[in-house]
Amino acid sequence: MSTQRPAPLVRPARPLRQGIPDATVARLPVYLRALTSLAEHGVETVSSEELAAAAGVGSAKLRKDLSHLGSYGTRGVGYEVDYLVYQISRELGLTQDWRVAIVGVGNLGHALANYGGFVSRGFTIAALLDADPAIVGETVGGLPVRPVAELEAVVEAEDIHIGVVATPASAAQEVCDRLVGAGVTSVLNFAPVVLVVPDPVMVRKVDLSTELQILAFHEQRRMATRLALDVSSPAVESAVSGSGAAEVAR
Amino acid sequence: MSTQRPAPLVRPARPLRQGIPDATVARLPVYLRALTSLAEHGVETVSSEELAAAAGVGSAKLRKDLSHLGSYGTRGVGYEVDYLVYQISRELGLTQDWRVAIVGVGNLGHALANYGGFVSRGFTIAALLDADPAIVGETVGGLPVRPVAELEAVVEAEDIHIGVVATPASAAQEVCDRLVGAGVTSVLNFAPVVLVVPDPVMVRKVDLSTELQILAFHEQRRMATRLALDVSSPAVESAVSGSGAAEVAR
DNA sequence: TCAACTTTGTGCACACGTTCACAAGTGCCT
DNA sequence: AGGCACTTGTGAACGTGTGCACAAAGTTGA
Repeated sequence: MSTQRPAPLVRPARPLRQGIPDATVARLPVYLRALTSLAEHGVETVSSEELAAAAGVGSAKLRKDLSHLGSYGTRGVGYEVDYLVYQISRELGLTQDWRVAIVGVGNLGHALANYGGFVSRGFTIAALLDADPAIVGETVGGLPVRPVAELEAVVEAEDIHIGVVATPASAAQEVCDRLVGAGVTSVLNFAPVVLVVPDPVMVRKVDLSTELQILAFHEQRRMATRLALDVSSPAVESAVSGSGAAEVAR
Repeated sequence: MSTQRPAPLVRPARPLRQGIPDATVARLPVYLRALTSLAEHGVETVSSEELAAAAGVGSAKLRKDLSHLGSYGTRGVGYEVDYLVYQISRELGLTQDWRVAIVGVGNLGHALANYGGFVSRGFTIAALLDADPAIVGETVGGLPVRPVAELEAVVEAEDIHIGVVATPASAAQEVCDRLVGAGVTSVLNFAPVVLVVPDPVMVRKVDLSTELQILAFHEQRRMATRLALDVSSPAVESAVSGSGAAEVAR
């Protein structure tokens, strides 16, 4: 009861996060791709309205995002495409080359290794690793598959910055632990598990199953709505089995 | 200053968005997976603390998320695993089967088609389509690859709900347009382009390149910070920019 | 030079999402 | 029965993200 008042925080001591908002960072690659495409078509200058349309966002949001990088536009004109490409690339750290290791060369790892051109400039696939002796030694996408036992040595020798986990779910956490142990601080996870990592390490997840489930949710809602409308016209019949019944059941 | 008070909105006429917040929907698949895993290990009951840890989120967030579905927990005890699995599955629409068509059976489409088991219950890959005559006719993952010319007929005949675009970027928009034209309202896009679709259609994107770039951004910032600290050790130099140092110091 | 027009960059208000803290239940033990 | 330990569900504060609307700044044309 008489717990001490938690102090209204007169001075939040907020050091003013000087960085770029996460939501903005997540959109920069989209802008970059749209800009690259424009550049290939010979476009030299683009307005926020046009670029926003190409990127599928609102123009105000685009301008605010870009304003976090600096004032790289010209009022009354727009943005110079090449210059903006450079600035975003620099901000994302694409002016240096990041060396990537793919662990797990099954169906998915195979596809990733061969995707070469799709991984745009800035990334080099430097090593492939797998636990299956039947695959080790093969050449995939121009690289030899090495045994996962050599993981630590490979990370060291090849100066790996980013690890891609494309193993079965059962092996993912162990592989991740070893990557982190070897000094990797960025991991891209394709395995359907939640990887646990120490604090400074960053993990991002790509997951087909999750995406499909989110689509299913919205698809279901759309169907339920349509059904409800259809049903509401003719007979009574409380046939609304979907979410409608759920509400009641609760 | 004499600007009229913008009216405190006594009655915001807020229709009370009856749905589940998007952020919550995006996490439900994660909870579902964690729960399934627990169930397989024979766990019957789980507290919000434990489940949150398994899903990699805070326990308060988890409880708030679950509270949007209803009151399915028991105070003092926790959640019954099986029951919660069922409730989340139902909410996500996984109690019915969604029929998926994959367009583009290159490296990636190949991998997706063979992923069979990984696409958990609720989804059936019902058709494969490709434009390359060299691939059409082959059997991949137990399904024949059909010519993309038959797309509309296949969507109709196989009752496709969800389209997966795994084509090269150049073909993606056209394929997407045709899927939508054939009545598909949910699209999962693996091609590195922003797909433009009419309003009721939902598109989600899975993009390795974007994810790598986001990782690179954070990796770069980490390196820059570390470098700044290295430099700052000899001289006094108040280079330590507040929050940056805090991150590291932690 | 000046006015009309275009487009950026941003202040502001609002909506959304996250976290804290605790009242309201539930089960267990005496 | 009653007290104790535990856990959910949620009100409220806080922080982040979005969109409007407009001043500032630039260009074009006369």
